[in-house]
Amino acid sequence: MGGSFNEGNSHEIKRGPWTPEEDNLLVHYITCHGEGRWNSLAKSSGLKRTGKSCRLRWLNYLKPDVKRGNLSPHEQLLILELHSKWGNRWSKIACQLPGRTDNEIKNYWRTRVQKQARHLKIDSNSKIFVETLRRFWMPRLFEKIEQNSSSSPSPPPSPPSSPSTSTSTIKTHQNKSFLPQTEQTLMLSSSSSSSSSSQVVENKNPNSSSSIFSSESMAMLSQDSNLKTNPYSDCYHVDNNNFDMGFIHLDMQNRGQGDMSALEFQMAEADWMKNDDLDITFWNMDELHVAF
DNA sequence: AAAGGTAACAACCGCATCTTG
DNA sequence: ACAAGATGCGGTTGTTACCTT
Repeated sequence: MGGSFNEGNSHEIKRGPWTPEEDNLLVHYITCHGEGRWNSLAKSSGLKRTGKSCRLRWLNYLKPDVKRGNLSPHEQLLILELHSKWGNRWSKIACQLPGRTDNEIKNYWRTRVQKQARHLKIDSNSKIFVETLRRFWMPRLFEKIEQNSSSSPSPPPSPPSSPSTSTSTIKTHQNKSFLPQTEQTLMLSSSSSSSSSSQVVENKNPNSSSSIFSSESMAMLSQDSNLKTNPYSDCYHVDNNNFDMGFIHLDMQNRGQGDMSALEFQMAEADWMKNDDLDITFWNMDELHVAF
């Protein structure tokens, strides 16, 4: 089974990138006959491709509802969260992101997320990396979502033009569970858009376990417009006057961390967000020191 | 400007599961 | 119930564009 075609096969199965002509042929065929029966489709359509190749091309690229372009911060946040719950269940995760394919999500994970783990020299499946994501990446994504949703026309008062000259402080709540989230926290009740990043939101349920969100919360998270409060904000405190994604000092000691070792993160000139389109470069590993 | 390195994405492969006759 | 083929999934590799030196 699985994709065995012989070299020198007279059928001359074609591999590699699809040409526009092949795409047109496939789209036209599926438009007329519908998808499915991929092996017979491959033969009937005149494409010199395997059925598997046709299916993959259709599902990952040609299907009309496939969304192209960068993943939004909201989508990135969902991926991080869902992966922490389900692991490498790419297709399951993709089901929660309409228009995104499992392949795309997998690529995102491998090229963006795992990269950070490699740089940290820690296993991307390790607890410590998961916690790192929750403490640093997810809050930043959430903040970005908040910024986007607030749609304020004027730029922030102090642009991060010279990060090295300013200092921001992120402090975790000591003796609290990392993982925040309660449904109340996520119940972004009002329409007030008070998303002050300097505000510290108390964690209502310090014992919440591996997942940040309940299923109800996930449903809410799936609606950008409802995002008013950073559910990760109890992970850290941001001094609004100084926070500029520049110098970041993190003190994570004495956290009562359960099976986690105490961490001390110090990041100077952290390079959290390289640009405004949310192509996040998590942090500059050269400047991140992790001590256990 | 060219070469080398890296990131991002597309596509392939093998295996597991499902479907059908 | 069983076998063969079809489909789906996750891991891996190949290609290309972009960046750095």
